[in-house]
Amino acid sequence: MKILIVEDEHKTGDYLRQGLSEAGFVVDLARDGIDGMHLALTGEYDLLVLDVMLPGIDGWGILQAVRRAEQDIPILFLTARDRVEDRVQGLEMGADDYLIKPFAFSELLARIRSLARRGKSKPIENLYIADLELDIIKRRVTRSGQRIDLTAKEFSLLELLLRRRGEVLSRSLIASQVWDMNFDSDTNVIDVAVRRLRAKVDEAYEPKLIRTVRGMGYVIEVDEV
Amino acid sequence: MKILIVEDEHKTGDYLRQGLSEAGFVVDLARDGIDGMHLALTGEYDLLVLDVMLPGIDGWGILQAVRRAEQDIPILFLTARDRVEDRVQGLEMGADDYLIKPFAFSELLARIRSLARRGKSKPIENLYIADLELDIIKRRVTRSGQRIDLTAKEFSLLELLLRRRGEVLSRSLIASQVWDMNFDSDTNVIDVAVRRLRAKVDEAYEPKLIRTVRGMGYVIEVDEV
DNA sequence: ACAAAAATGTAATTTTGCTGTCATGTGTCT
DNA sequence: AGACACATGACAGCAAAATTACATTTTTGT
Repeated sequence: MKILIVEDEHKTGDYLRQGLSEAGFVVDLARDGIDGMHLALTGEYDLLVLDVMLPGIDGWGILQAVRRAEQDIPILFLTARDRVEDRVQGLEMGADDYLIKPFAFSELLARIRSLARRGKSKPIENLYIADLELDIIKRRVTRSGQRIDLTAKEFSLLELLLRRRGEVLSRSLIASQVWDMNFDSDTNVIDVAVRRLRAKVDEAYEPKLIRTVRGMGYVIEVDEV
Repeated sequence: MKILIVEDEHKTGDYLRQGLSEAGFVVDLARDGIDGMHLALTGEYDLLVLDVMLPGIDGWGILQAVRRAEQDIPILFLTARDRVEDRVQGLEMGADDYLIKPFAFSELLARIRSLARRGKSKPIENLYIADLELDIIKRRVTRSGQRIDLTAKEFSLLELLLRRRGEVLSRSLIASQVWDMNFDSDTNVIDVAVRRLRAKVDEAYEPKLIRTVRGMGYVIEVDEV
C-alpha cells in the first residue's frame, strides 16, 4: 500500500509521513504542487492525500490532472476549516473524502483505511437522528428546522456520536477520535464539551438525544424506554 | 479466539493468563520480547496483549515487526503510568488500545472484547436466552421487547451469566470476573447484585431465568422441569 | 500587528445515583 | 430445633457526572 502525500507545511507533512509509516504504509511526501503532480501521474500510488492550498499547482489542479489521466486512484483532501465552497467543489470534482484541519491523526488513519479497503466512491451522506440533522459538507446543523451554530469541537463530537448512533462511546474512545489525546489524562474536557453540546442541541428541545451511561460514556439515541 | 500475552512480570502474567482462560479464551504467554515476537509472527493469534517494557525487544518493537509483516491483528498495550507520554505519539492509537498499570481486570476484558470485535468485523454479537436479549455494542438489554436499563455492574454480571449460560458459576468465579477482587467470603455483594439484577430482569416476567444453586452459585437458563 | 471576542481547557463545587455493608427475614438441610 | 445459605430492604459513603466559574488559547476584525 503506497501513499503519496502532497503538503507544503513542513510540520504537518513530517507528522503525516512518520505516522503513516509507523502504521505500516509506504509513504512519499511532496512539498509542492508541481512535484506532487508529477509523482501522482507516475501511477505508482494507491492513494493520494492532498492539501488544497499548495504552492505551484493547488490540490484541485492535481486532482484534475489525475482524473484526466484516467487514473481511478482514491484521493483524500485536507482543507482549511472555513472554506465550505472548497469542499463542495472538491467533492464535485471527484475527491473521495476530505478532512478539515486540524484533524486527529486517528481520524485520518481511519479514513485512509476505509478508502484503501473500499476503493473510491464512498458516498458522503448526511447524518441525522430524530429531528436533528447534520450536513457534513456544509458543516451545518439543524434541529426541527432551526439552524444551530456549533464550534469545531462541538461539531466533530456530534459527528462522532452520530456516526455511531446507538453505541455507547467511552471517554477514551471519544478522546482519541475528537481530541488527539493518547492516554487517560485526568481532565474533564469531554464532560464539559458534552455539556456545551447539550446546551445547544438538547436543552431547548424534546426528546433529549444525548444520554449519559454512567461508568461507560455517552450515546446519542432516541430513548424509546 | 486465541490471545498472546507478552509480559515479563511473573505475577501480572499469571494473573492475566488465568483470568483470560476463565473468561473462555485460549491463551499463550511469553515472558520476553524475543519469544513474544516470534510467537506473534506465527500469525496464529487473534489479539496481542503486550507489555511495553520487556527484556529483549520492547512492545513497540513487536508492534513494528507485526505491522511490517502486514498482519492486521489488534494489539493492546500495557504501560506504566509515569513513562509513556513522550514516547507515544498516539500513532496507531486509533487502531489499537492501551491500558495503564495497574488496571482492573474487568477493564482489560472489556477492552479485549471491543478490540476483538473491531478486528474481525464479524456480525453483531448478541447474547440471548428465551426472550431476554443483550446487545453488547449498544449496551442495551430487552426482555420480551421491553427495554431494560442496567447499571454497569448489573450489565457485566448479566453478560457473564449469559456468556456461560447453563453453567453454574461459583461466587469466586463471578467475583474474579465482574469485581476485581480475591473473594473474601464475608461480603455478600454478589448476592445483592444478583438480587438487583433479578428485580429488573426476572421479577416482572416468566419464566424466571436466573436460578440459585444452593452451595454452588448461580446459573442463567430456561428451567425445563 | 493589535485588541476584542470567541473557543477551548482547567479547576472547584454541587448533584446524582450506584454499590457495598449490614441487619433482618425466609427457606432448607441434618 | 439449630445451623446454614440465601433473599431482601434500608442506608450511607463515595465516585461519576453535571455545572459553574475562570484561565488560557485561538480566531477575528480593524
